[in-house]
Amino acid sequence: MPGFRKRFCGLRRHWLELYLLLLIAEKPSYGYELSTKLKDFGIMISGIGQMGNLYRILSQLEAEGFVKTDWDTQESGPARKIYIITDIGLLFLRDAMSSVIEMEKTTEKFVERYEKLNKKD
Amino acid sequence: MPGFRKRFCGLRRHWLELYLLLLIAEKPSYGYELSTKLKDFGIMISGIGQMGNLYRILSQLEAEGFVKTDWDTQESGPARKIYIITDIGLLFLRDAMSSVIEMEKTTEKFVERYEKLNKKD
DNA sequence: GTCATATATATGTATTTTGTATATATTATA
DNA sequence: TATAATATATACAAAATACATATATATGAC
Repeated sequence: MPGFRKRFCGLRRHWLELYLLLLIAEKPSYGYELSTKLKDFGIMISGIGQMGNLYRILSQLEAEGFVKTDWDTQESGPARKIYIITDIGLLFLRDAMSSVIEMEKTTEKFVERYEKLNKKD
Repeated sequence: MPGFRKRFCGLRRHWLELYLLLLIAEKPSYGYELSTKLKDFGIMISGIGQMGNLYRILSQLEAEGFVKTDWDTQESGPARKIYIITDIGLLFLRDAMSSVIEMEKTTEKFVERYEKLNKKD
């Protein structure tokens, strides 16, 4: 499996992409809803302009072929741009899992060592 | 406790800062050595220019008063710029721990949900 | 009816961070 | 006397982020 992109040491925007891809893989969804679903992970999209950045990331995921889109005009309210995962998107997500698991370990170690440091004092 | 800076949703550079501060808090150290100690956390500083970026982050930590420095010319080889944690640095680190713990939970949830997703298929 | 709010998507831009490249100097060892 | 390992540092283009704003549809309060 090639590297797709030169990313993933791994962080921020790169994480957000993964969370979005996972949510979309679970069930097709749209920007506004995704921003609320991110709360499940403890990620808050609030603050000025945050939504704008989210939409931009979604657009780029589409441009890269990780998701495709479909307008939903059935529901009441403004039209929704529904994002649907692609095979490439699923592949990318699977490929990225090793980074996520590494991050998990890294973070655990960090907490452990910080606690050990404080015990000494 | 105020926010120190407008960062920390939390990622990349911001993480690296914390790992560096923890390592320095454990024991004063210098750039080159820190780059090797980061491996304990699974973080590799290799590739072109990576060291340069590391030094830049260390300089900024110093500019912000989180660490202070001292040149070590005792050892053989090129002089070493020893970084020592400050009280503000320790405070910043403590303040940041909540973000780290959040990230830990977030990552755990991500792995769980990815595995659940794959069971369905 | 119109005002505020929630829902929904999107673009512009200055600042910050990153990736990549490079410069420089000291010591050990082959 | 090369070469590699040790050690720090700056320059710059590209990418990402924070912050600001524009636009439109529907619902509920008044």
